[in-house]
Amino acid sequence: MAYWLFKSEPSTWSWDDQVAKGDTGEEWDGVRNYQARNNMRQMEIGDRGFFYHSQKEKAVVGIVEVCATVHPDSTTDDPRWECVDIRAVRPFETPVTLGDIKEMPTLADMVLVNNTRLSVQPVTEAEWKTICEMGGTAP
DNA sequence: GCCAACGTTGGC
DNA sequence: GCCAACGTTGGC
Repeated sequence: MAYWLFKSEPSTWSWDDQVAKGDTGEEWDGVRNYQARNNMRQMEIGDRGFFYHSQKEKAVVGIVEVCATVHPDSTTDDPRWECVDIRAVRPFETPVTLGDIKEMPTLADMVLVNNTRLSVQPVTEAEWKTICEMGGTAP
């Protein structure tokens, strides 16, 4: 199983919006970046991901799960763009902020820190465990 | 609100 | 195929 990070502006699509979709989940549409799309192409059912709020909040706020593998993005007719579906699993007890992450030497190589603009990122197992611990939730 | 980083587009 | 111009993202 692989781990990922999904970034969203809360004003566009927030953790609460995601939770409201329940176990059915929702497609992670609107991605118009090849690297992000390529990451989604590699996802499998059951892969876990962090849900990150960008901009004002800048924090990982919960855990999601991939519930549908890659398919065409329904928000465009352009066949280049595809997306997966994800559903909320559980919120973090304590959101883990970007500042918290930057203070951790073991997280210095995270994509989140070094490629701030990539909206769908891979996360290593070590990073996953560390951030879950910081967020007060089981991995 | 500003600016740096980065990706994409389009002219040559 | 290169590169300049432009637009967007996201941290500060």
